[in-house]
Amino acid sequence: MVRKIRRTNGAGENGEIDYGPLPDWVGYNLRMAQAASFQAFAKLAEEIGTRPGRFATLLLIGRNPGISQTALSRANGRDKSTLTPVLNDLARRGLIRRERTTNDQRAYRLTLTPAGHGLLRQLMKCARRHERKLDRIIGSRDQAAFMRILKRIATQEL
Amino acid sequence: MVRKIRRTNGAGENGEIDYGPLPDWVGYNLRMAQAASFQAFAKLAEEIGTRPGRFATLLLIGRNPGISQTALSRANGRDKSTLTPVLNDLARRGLIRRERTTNDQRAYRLTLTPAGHGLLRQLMKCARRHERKLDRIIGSRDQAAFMRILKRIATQEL
DNA sequence: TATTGTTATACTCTATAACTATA
DNA sequence: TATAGTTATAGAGTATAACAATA
Repeated sequence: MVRKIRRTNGAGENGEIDYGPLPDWVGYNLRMAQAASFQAFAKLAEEIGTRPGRFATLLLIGRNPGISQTALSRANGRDKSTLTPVLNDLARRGLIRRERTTNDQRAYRLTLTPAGHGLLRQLMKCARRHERKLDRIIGSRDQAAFMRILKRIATQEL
Repeated sequence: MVRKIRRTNGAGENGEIDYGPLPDWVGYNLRMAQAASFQAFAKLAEEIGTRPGRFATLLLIGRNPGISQTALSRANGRDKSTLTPVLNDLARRGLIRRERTTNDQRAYRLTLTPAGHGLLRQLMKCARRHERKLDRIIGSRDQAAFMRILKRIATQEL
């Protein structure tokens, strides 16, 4: 029996890469889907001069006016030290206000300026546009079940 | 009518944070679910002295022995320059071999050493354990549909 | 000229620890 | 002592551009 001899030295020179079991794994596909969704939203955010990371910060301040930096950092699950440069940037760009609280001179009350509310409104529009795209891909029939599973994965003890 | 006056200066001091529409958005829950899944897998990988990022690299080399660095970087969607320090580390730890190809003296043939195969086997065990946990959360009834949606989101034009 | 891999460099996101000023 | 916020620093992970060796 004659066998074809490979003339090449390595695999994957023409795109015939073997991905093994990766495409069958939930974890892998979850990662790929999240990356695609995030990138698409980042592109929308970039069109209005922002980044996805700023969105959560502005939204949380907008929804919780007077929130402190420590509470805000807990709310989006990051260390308080990571917030300092972000808030400096947002304040420099006139999007948020930082006032000392009267009853605790160590803490700040964070609020949105009118410009901050404006940018947040634009970001909300982006988010809704993005959601509509996702909804179309998922399909209204499976939407609720899909969301429920995502929430379970996010909260369950893994 | 008497109203209770807030004695505090800001919101969110006792955990009553308003997350607004975030919990209703697919994009947000996708992000949270991915983060939880990734962290859980990272913890398993750490137990055997590795990181999730190394897994894809080892798997792709194991499945495609002789692959070049350029082909490998394309296969996991990163620039070739990001691969250099990773491969240096894997080679230093005796997990991969880099040999010059005979027909192109610029390129390397990447292969796993026995130790590399060993670590990959352990990582595969971690991955399967992780998948079982995810499968249990998702439920066998919805598994296929969930996966199909993830794949659509990952590949669709967003 | 084009390609393989390396280097230099930089930027984002994140964390820990030490610090200050208040409490 | 404890807490709110800042600073210094570090480490992943990523990218671009320029480069040497080879094609």
